[in-house]
Amino acid sequence: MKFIQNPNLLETKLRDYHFEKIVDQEKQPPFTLQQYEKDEVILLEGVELEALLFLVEGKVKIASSVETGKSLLLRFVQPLSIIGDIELIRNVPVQSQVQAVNECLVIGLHVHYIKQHEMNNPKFLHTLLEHVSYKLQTCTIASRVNLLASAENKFASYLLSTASPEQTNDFGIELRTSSVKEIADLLGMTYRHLNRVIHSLAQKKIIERNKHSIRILNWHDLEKIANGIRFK
Amino acid sequence: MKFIQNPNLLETKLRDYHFEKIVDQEKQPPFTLQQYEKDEVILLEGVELEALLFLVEGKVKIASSVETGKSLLLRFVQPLSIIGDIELIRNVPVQSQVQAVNECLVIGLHVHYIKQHEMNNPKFLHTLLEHVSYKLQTCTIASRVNLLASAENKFASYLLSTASPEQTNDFGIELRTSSVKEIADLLGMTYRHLNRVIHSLAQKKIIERNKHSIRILNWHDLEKIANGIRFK
DNA sequence: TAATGAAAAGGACATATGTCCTGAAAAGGA
DNA sequence: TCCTTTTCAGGACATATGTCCTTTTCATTA
Repeated sequence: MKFIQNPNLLETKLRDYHFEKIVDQEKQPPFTLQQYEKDEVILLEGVELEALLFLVEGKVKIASSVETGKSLLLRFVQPLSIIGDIELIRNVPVQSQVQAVNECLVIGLHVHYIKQHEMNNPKFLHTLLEHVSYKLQTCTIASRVNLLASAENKFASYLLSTASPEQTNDFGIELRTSSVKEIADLLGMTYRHLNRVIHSLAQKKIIERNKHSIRILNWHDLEKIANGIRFK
Repeated sequence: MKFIQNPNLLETKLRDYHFEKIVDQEKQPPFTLQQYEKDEVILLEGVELEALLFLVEGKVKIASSVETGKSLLLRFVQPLSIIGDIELIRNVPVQSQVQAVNECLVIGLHVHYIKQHEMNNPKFLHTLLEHVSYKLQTCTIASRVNLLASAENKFASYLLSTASPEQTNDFGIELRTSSVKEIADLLGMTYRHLNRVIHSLAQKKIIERNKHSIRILNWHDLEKIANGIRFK
């Protein structure tokens, strides 16, 4: 992680994401601007949260692990996302592993400052509530899906959630191989098994697998297989 | 559902659960007191939320269903719990099915009133935040557990979470049969399979199965099987 | 007490998914 | 270009879990 001393960039981001609707700018909160490189770990499970983080550029994955050593992708988040909200509110150690998917820009604000100056600011509290409850809604849906849906269901649903119809007619979805592994993790299954599922869908002529992409051939059947399940 | 006209009871509950720390009592909010009987549905998935509900007596289960018709117990909640928080904040239809496990008392407060009088009250917002983020934390843990743990893991963990050591040494955990079915649902597996798991643990002398109860014989091994997983 | 029926448990088989390993394909280096 | 190394896809088998149905248990009533 690198702290970036660039007041202009900071100002731009604060303006772009309407921070005036989140915190009390009059008080000149001690924001920091941080840069993380691809794959860098932003927060480690179990540590104490120092600053609330606002993701303003890049993509971050949130994962969670159990004692067995296995770990599970919970979700991807993109700007504007708040990282550390639960920890701030409930005073608990960091709950999930947070890692940059690509280069990321993050605005940090110290927990200490927040507790002193923002915890009675309705605008700030509203923002937190929106974000936390959105996450809860997402998590509830994911939980239900994870438990009740088959691998095929989930993958079909993932494809539908990822692709938009226009793209698909022409080139299919871009899937580097590494991302097949990643999808397997995200959906909580092994790479081997996802491969099986892809193979089976390809045989049914519902998708077509090329070296680096998957093309949806039969949108309609895919929706039937997804069975109404949609990741948000 | 029955509305209960009993100002004294309402007052008592408001006092017991410190509502003065939640809403602005000065304004005399139009609370209603509602009673639900065992198994009565409190909220149906998909309807619009009319009032935010505070559970003050009884036990409620939150379930969620997918289009296949299958449904899944997400969690049980007990007083003081808030029902409808996501829906209030995000203006979405009811996300889960909410059903009384036994006779319940609930204090309702109309969404309309809240939006007019409480959404800028930091105390109220804090309360919501606490509850929502607690749920998110729980949901995250459950999600991880559900996806990564085996049936045996989960059941061991469930036993440990349910029983306290003292009870167990003497009588074991009370499990009416109906509750074995219920646990199976809660853990997202079939009754048949849970039975298999119980049988296997019994054979290993880790638990003992009697007509209406299960006794933990080997606390230590059970913890090894639970593998660090704990439901909150 | 015996007959009857409901509820619970368990057997047999089917399916879904995981693990391990091998052969094929691709990528990189001499 | 050819060889080596890595990466990826897929086969074979193992295990976990679900489905369906039969057997067992237990309570109820004639």
